[in-house]
Amino acid sequence: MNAFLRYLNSFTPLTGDVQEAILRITIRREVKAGELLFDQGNICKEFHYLESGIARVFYYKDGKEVTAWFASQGQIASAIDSLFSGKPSFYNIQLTEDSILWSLQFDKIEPVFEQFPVVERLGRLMITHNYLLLDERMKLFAFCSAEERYEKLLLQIPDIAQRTKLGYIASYLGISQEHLSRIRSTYKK
Amino acid sequence: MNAFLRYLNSFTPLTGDVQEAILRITIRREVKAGELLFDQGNICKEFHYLESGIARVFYYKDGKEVTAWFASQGQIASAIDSLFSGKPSFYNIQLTEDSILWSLQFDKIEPVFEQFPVVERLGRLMITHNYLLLDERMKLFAFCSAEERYEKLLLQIPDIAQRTKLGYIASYLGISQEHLSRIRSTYKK
DNA sequence: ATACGATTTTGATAATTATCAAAGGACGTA
DNA sequence: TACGTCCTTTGATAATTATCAAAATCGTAT
Repeated sequence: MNAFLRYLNSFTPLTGDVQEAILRITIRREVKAGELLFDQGNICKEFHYLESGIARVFYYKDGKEVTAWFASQGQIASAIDSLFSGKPSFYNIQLTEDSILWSLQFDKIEPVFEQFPVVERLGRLMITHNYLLLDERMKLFAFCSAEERYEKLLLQIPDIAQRTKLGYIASYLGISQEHLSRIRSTYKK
Repeated sequence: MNAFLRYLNSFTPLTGDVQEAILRITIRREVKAGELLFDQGNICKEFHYLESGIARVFYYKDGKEVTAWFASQGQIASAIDSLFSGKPSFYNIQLTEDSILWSLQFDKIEPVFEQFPVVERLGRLMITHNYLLLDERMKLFAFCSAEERYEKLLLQIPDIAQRTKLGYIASYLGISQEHLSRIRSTYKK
């Protein structure tokens, strides 16, 4: 069983015919570092599961790129706001490493929902999972200083600092690159 | 049809038997201002729909109360993090006005999911809706200054300043009460 | 109307963090 | 090895916002 199906099955057990129906609307892709997976202003119609690699989801604020979040192995690298709402997104998504992803064509999922009610359940559980991730991030901003947020990020992706630029991380944390640099210098004992 | 059923039907049409099944696990309540609906540390097992009134969802940070969000008429006033995860919440919920709410016993919903697949769909769409609300709030923090966030809040609940304390609003915006006070004084032309 | 308690505003100062500029480092290529 | 480019760190200053204290305002009961 491939990584994508293992991911789906971790939410709720799927029978063979359901898995086949899902794979029929899913494409496995190998993508090079630097590739833009999605551009703001478009409607996101693909559900991208990251088998390996790192994606940076970002938007523009006052002409500058601001990282909204990093998706790493085993996570979703889509403009979820648009995917779920059907409205244009203002996120951009770039793969900052060579990555392998499974792209489910979300605009073809409705018949699958209708044929297999268990897929409704799967959808519900997956969105719930992502809701909780977003809530975590919200709490992180509410509760934690930039230092603490940086430490939490390191727990999630320990080698993030080696895998992407400092400026990307700083904007994710909501602080300037210089400030992050200073935090790191005091912080390494 | 009551407000709660209208709310549910706005996501996906429900037949009479589904509505009955849902109402069987739902209680309508009138609650006085000031009442604590939920205490942190517990597992939230009720899905509260606010027919009228305002709820303040808050947590403690360094001994001080911080507002996570305000739920007003037509919204959900539950510790969603716990409701969806089954883990203890660290939110508290207080009704800051006399309110009417519909409390669905979420721990009794599983049989309803099994009997009526459309309820899985309903759940999926409702969570999706709440995901988008949370994403909006995230973007609000990322994009907007305290001033702009205050203005957006006023768009959502125009009379919020009359209906709850300034300190509650300030902590929601992530700024000190004094700072909000100063913003308001420059801002009223 | 008056007084009380709660809430909000104002003032002064301190802490935090951004910004701008320049200096270091790392790394690939000639 | 030397050079160029990109990225990170350091330094100095400015802007933003918090904090603490006191004054003003509001709401309500007397």
